[in-house]
Amino acid sequence: MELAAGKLKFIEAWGKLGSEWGINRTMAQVHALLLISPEAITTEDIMEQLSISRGNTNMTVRDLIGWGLVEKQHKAGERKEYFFADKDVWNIARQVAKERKKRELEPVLKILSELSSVTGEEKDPEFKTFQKSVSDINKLAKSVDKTMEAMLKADQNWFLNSILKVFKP
Amino acid sequence: MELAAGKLKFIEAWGKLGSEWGINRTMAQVHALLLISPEAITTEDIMEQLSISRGNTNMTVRDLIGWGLVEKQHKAGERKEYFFADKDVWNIARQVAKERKKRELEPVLKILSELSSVTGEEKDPEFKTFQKSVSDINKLAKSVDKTMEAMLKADQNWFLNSILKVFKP
DNA sequence: GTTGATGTTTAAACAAATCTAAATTTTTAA
DNA sequence: TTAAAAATTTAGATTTGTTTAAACATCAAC
Repeated sequence: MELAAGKLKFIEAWGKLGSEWGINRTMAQVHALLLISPEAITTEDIMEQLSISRGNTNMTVRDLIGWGLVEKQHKAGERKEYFFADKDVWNIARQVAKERKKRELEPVLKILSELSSVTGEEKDPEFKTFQKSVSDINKLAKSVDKTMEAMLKADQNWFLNSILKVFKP
Repeated sequence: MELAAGKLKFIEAWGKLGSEWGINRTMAQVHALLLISPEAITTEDIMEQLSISRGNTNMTVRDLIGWGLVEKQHKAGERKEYFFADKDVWNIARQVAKERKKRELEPVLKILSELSSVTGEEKDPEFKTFQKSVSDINKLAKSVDKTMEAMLKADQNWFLNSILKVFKP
């Protein structure tokens, strides 16, 4: 396959994967484009290459910056803004984990802890099942939270090696 | 908080979490309802409790069965079908991991391997960046794939203990 | 200040995902 | 068989999410 076709395929695949995981398709595509761009590129570049509007590009890029995946660059003597993506996949994974932990996991942990104190008849099967499910999910969620925390602190080799070591003793 | 309010809150939270992770909100809500139901329940029960149509209930429940999270039960002398959710959170996590691996991770791995053989000018920065990004993502994706595979084989205590042990020596 | 280039916001158009209502099929029991 | 109960399918309505176009704001150079 030629480079040009490969790029398109990569952008498409990244967009699809993103949308399957609750990330706006266009945002994932812009990220993909930035991932394979050796130099920082402009809004115009993104608009052209992905055929999307200026407004969409602007909002999407700012979202990506909000996720900590992309940064602005300024070139001396130019008003235009340039955008550049961190290409270290380990940083990317950590950044995404960090944001999802903050945006999704933590709110759920909060609700689960509120739900732990729901009152009811001890004998009521409805109540017992509710309590059990909430408590089990709570425990798992806390484990996940801790694992993510460790991941955020760790460096890649240490983390992956530790994980992989566990699986082939 | 009272049980009734707790149930609603749980269903709502589960639905929200699902939709943030690319799972249809209603499907997550039906799953939540089943998770806190001590006994198998009918289509009618689901329709009533979540105020959704029969058709929607039917499709959603079949999806959940397709994900391996819910099963049909037949009661002697009744035509009606009853539905019951596995309440073991470890099984649930594994089941979801298994399906997402199959539905999303594996197709991506396939595309990445195709993209590994894209041809181009060795000196071209565009080509070099493309190759590097694809290859790095490929490596990470393979690690994730292996980790999931291990998770699918492992039992909960072994897995979680192994993970947690790594993080507090 | 004015102009043109760029960045930002937002109302409305558009697209995609979801849901319903109703038609259809299947099943079971009389 | 037939009837009625339940399950399934699907066309279209509805809702939600996304994108655009255009108005507006900001900035830098003249």
